[in-house]
Amino acid sequence: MKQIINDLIAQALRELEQSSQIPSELGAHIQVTPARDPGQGDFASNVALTLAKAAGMPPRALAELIVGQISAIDTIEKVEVAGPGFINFFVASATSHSIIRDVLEQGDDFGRSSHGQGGKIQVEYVSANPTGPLHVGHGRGAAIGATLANLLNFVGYEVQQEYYVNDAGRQMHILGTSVWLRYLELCGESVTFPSNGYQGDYVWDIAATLHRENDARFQKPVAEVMAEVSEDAPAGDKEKHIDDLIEKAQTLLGENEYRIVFDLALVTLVDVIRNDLHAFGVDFDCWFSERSLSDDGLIDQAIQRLQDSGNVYEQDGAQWFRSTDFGDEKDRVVRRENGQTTYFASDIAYHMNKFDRGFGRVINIWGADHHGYIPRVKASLTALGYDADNLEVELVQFANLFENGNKISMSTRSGEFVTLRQLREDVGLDAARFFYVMRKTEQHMDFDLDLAREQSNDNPVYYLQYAHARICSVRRQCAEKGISLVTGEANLERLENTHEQALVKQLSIFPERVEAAALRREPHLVVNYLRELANLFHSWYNAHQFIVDDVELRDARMALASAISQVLRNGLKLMGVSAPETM
RNA sequence: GCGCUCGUAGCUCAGAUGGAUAGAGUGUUGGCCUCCGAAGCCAAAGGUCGUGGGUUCGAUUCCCGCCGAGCGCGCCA
Repeated sequence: MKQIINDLIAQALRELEQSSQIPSELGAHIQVTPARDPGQGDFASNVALTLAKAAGMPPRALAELIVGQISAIDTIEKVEVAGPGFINFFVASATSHSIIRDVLEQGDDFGRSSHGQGGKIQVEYVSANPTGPLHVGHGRGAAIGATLANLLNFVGYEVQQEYYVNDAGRQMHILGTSVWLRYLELCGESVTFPSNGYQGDYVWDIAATLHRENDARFQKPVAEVMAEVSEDAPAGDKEKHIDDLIEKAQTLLGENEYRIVFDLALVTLVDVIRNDLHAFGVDFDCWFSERSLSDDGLIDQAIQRLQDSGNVYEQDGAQWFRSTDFGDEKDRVVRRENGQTTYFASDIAYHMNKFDRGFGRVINIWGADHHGYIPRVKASLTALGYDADNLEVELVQFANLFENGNKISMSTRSGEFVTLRQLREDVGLDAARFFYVMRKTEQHMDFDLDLAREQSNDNPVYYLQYAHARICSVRRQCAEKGISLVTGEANLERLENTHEQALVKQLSIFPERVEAAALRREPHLVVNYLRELANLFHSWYNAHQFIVDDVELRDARMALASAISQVLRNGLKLMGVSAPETM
């Protein structure tokens, strides 16, 4: 419809130009938007305002001229000039009502489009270090990533969802060593746990498994473990202390034995995370191991490629990538003085590999604290000869967590956090998923645990679900009363009150709103849309009866109601929220 | 200090590419169930869109300064 109106205006402008009533070559960018108010018709265009200056005449006069030139078609009932020079289009009701039949016929596929034309797109999200269970801080990225993936799939992309497992690096060694130390305690050794170790109860659990399955196999006397280890905080340096302990674990246990402890911790936690996410309605297609990058030689390969293109130099014994040549604020080390590659080097290899796997577009969903990291990753892609614009990074702001009016801080290290699992068990899957996606991703957000816990009408997700349940309920009523509905052939012309017209219009814009949400990477647009739809429905419901004696009217209204419930279902499904038939 | 993301109703937030009278929810105050589910509806009140300039027919939106908030500026990951 939008396109038809667009064409009508373009045609009118062409004719005006040909008859020299307006200057030619105005290069009009025609804009047609859904009208905001029923009094302003269904669609509006501001062409007259944008062209007024170039055409050298008042906006209203130009608008009148355009309207006079627009050819009459039967899908448009009326065209008029309003305000400072807007052109408002009124769509014939028969045309707009046909959307109801479209919804009912297309069912779960209503709103789908082929916009993406099957292009391969990857969404990488969550990717939290497997050093502990996911906490509520990770939930927002999980919910947004999953919804975005659903949306992209819905508009015709082939989407792959990926979790980057940081299974190499210092944090994981700290975890492995933490587990080992707890294990030593279970063996009867008396260990002073490092202040910088992972203190959560799950570390005990993993240590217990290790002990149960291996008895004293990994046991070493504490005196030996602590020998020559530098002092812990507060008197000493806690970072140095933990690093010494890691080294001790590796030398005392030997490469192979240490690896067994390390891998048990890793595998257990990745499993925990996978299960938590699954219960949260989030399932990844690929769990990509950071360690596999070095195992497969991809890191060396990436550095070599940068070297070959002359973008690497040596200084202070380290190898630096000259990222400043590609817009970064300073050059970055890729290989340390001690010969080890940096995390950044892994990330270069990882992103190189993403594009080598054939994704035309790659979306990373990162916490906002990583924003400073973007320029260097893009710089590396450019240096390697990829188009860095095909990497999109969506930054998700942190959710501030409040409980009893106080902000709670979370730390995986100290073991003080509310897990994602706890949140879901507290507030339910639907409310949790909905809450996270409700707000624009780059918006800072306050997450009030008490409010989210309240299973009351305060929680906006129920508003949508209630609308759906109500419609299901009316259908049940019909069935109980032995009323058979013929919604498919209903005479939709009977839908004439303002509530019904507004609802029809709202239904018709679902496809474009979903597409906008997907293309703009803004899942919250779906929430806003559904809220508007539910609001219109509830108002209609309160103002009119559906089950009336007039069969024709009843069928028409039930057809509309069914279409509404279908769209609610489709929208909620995109967000991973259920559409219950009863509540 | 430099950079990124922000600042809209008492509170939590929408307002893409500049457009008509800046909108929801929540909270407050009043109404609405002999009738399909009141987890709902209707109405009222509530705003110098942080602030000061600029760009133009028109700025919450674009540009600059200032104030305020969060985050980032490692041979950590």
